[in-house]
Amino acid sequence: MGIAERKEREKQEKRDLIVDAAARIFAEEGYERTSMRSIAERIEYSPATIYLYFKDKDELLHAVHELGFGLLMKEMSKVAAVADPLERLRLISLEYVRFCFEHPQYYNLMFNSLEPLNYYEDHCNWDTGRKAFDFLQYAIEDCMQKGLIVEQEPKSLTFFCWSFVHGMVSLYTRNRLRALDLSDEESRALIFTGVNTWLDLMKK
Amino acid sequence: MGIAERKEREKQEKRDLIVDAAARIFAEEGYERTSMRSIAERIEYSPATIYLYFKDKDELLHAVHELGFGLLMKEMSKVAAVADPLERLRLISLEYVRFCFEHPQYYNLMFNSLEPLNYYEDHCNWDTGRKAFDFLQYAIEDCMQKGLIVEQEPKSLTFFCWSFVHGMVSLYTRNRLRALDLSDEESRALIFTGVNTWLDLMKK
DNA sequence: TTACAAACTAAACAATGTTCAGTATATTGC
DNA sequence: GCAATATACTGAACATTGTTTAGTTTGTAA
Repeated sequence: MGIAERKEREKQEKRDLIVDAAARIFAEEGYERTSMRSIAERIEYSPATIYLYFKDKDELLHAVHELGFGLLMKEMSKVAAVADPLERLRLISLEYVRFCFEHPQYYNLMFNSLEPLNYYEDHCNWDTGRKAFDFLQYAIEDCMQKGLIVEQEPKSLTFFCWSFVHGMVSLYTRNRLRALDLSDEESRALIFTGVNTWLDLMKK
Repeated sequence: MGIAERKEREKQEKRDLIVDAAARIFAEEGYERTSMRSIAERIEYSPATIYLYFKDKDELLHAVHELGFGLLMKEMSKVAAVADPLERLRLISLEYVRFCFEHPQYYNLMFNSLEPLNYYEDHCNWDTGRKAFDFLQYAIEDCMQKGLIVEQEPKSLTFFCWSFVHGMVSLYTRNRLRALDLSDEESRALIFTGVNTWLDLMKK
């Protein structure tokens, strides 16, 4: 029965269409200003239609959030082949920072906003985030095994690395660098400097 | 004319009443769920009345945000007298973390949400945040002068310290520590450990 | 051609931030 | 004391928002 399969495929395609539209508007307007109605209008369907494919706005935003992680992982994977683990760690961090600069809306949805995580109340344990975390942890363990950085419980140290970079870019995207009297370029440069400073501190 | 002054005083008192009610509901329900109507109901006035004292919700939230900074500065000032600058730096960081644990809603309003900063588009340069930053920078400069920590441009290093702690507590309050498979207590303990680890790394 | 299931929508609901015309209330000038 | 005026306040409305429901259209199966 090819007909049922076609229907299934069409259903999936429409789902993708919605997520794609949501992601676009979302990237243009930002999270708060993306309404279900504007998404519906973009795909030329009634708002109610979206609710046939997604339970609520949270679930739709979660799908966009997953898309964002796909993007981030793609960027970060580019440097997976770098042999020197310390250099790899540096490049991963820089890609992470760059991702935040290029897709601030995605970034804040993925790491700062509470909403798309409501999804996980009923489901699993933020697998997507976990995967990105493990990717970082692997690089750090590699550094540690080769005696390039300080000895520490790997998971903890990975969390510290993540926190440091996340802290910098979050303060930046959330406009808290006002406190520093810097231009936008200076702020970005400072963050890149931060990554290097941090790595130097961790070096043995 | 005492009558004009009394009116002025009454006006200020009502303003405070509104901010106080807003802060209370806000601390109970969190930022997103605090509506103008619920605030109005709490003070037993019409919603429209609030708009006689505040231009919009952003301005009201900004007032609450200032209140939060008052709270934070009070906590942090408690350790201002500690002579050893390194120990003082440690205690400041711990108070900062504790503040986030005890008042997560305030914390996110002050450091993560975009809204109350709209106020500064038309006004000055986030003076309140700047003051807290300077307080931290002073402690760091003190450490540096006494040769206790690495040499670095003070403002940059202060930013890095702030970012590190902010990153940890933000990931915590924004529920991203799901990725680590930790209990709440373990998460909090890890963050306190993080502060000490960071200070050790900075030590000469 | 009829019966049925799936896809879709118009319209409504309740809640939100915000505005405005109008009503009390208090103060001032005579 | 009374009229004029300024101030404080509100009810009702507006335009949005996310979401639901009853009902219509469309495509498949008997």
